[in-house]
Amino acid sequence: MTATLVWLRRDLRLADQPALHAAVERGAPVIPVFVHAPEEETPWQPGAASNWWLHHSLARLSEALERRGSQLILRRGPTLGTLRELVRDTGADAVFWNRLYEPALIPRDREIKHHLRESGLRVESFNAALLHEPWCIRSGSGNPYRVFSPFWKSCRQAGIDDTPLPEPQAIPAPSASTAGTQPRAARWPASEPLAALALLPRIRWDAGLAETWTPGEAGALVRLRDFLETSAERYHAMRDLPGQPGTSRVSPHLHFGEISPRQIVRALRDAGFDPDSGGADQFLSEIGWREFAHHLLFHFPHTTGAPLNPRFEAFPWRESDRDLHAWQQGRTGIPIVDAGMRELWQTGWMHNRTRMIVASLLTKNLRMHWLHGARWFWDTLVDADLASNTLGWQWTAGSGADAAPYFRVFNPVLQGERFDPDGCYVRRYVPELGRVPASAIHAPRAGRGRSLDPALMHDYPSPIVDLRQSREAALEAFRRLPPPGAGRS
DNA sequence: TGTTGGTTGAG
DNA sequence: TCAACCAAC
Repeated sequence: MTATLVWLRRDLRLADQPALHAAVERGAPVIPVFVHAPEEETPWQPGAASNWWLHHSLARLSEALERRGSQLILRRGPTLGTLRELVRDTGADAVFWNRLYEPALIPRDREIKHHLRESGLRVESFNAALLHEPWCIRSGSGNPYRVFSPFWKSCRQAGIDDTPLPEPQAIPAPSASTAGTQPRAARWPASEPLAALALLPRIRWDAGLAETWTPGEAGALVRLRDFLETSAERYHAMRDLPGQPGTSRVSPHLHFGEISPRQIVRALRDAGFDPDSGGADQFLSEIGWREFAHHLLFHFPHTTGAPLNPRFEAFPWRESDRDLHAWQQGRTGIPIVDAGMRELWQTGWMHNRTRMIVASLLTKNLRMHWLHGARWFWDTLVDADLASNTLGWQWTAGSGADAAPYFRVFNPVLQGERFDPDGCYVRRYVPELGRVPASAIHAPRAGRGRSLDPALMHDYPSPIVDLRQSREAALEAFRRLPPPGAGRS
């Protein structure tokens, strides 16, 4: 036994880290490595906001490892060749990692496992990201679930592990001189500087991200603790109000594995919340949606680009560069939509309520393909996650199989009035409307009540789409879908 | 985790 | 006139 490579991917933490934990337990020197190979995730290479986060998360992890006498080795791919090189350079005889579940990565990782084992290495993979891995949950008929509620019920009946692994007390390093039993053959390999991965944007648009987020394991724990102390109690009531800080905002930390769902469940219990009732139950079920997204992506991997519901294969989507651009820039003339799109652009994140509203406008009122939206979110969200993004967009487009009927069309004016009643969210991100009173802010040109002074919004565009007419057009297109079962191949 | 448009009944 | 409710999309 000479050394263990721990191949890090989206598990950038030290606590509750199964691969790292197993490597440390093994006793041999541990060599943590990150191999940057985005082209291996084609066609869903991480976007610009993801890369920004990754840069900072790697920096924090590297510091944390150094404080424990270890190092983070950075390399550029291709992954298999790089891992082999690292094995050769270090004298490692084992490679451990935590599993990912995406269509492009499952075959890649399987192949890597196969080749490394063929060359005589001990190779093990672990679950670090999910409460239940996708193949562990099956319906009574043996098929994967397609509806959330029974899926989540089944997960809860299967039991939820809330015992995180401890952070290793010490991480044995190749150069360590104290342990007497290990051969001294293992050595540190060379590392690329973080800057060589070129993850930061060349044009510095990332100031808003830096103001909003603290990537890294420590930032994740602060975020979770803050949520538990200030918002968890009233989560059920507050979670739908995009102007209020009522949600946890742990999604990017979860995506990069800076914190695990198991740690979150445990923290809820330790903070005195009964995970079976009240606000904690609602919050836990959002963790459940994340699990469900992974379940669906694993069992239906084609859904990253094609509808889960085959009736939608011939749906008459519109194409309009002008409309897409207006939507992306937050210039649709519909305040709650523009506020959401600008929140996304400025902070790399959007409240879930607004995500549904902007997605409904794009896919229903503008009747544009959900992939246009999915790709924009993919590039701009710091929490961009293939499983969650795919589920979310298919859900709003109506082509997913979950219980939301395709003919549901959000009315963004009503949604704004209901979930941003005082207009503070709109005013925060759409300063042109800063002086419009709450009673008119979600439909400033509708002329309801006394008419507004046009000077109050002269910089703000008129709506690019008539909500009533476009709703009717969308419903008409849905009516023309082939009947259930007709489109199956 | 929807919206609309209809009915009904209280005031 | 409006809230409450329901069915249909």
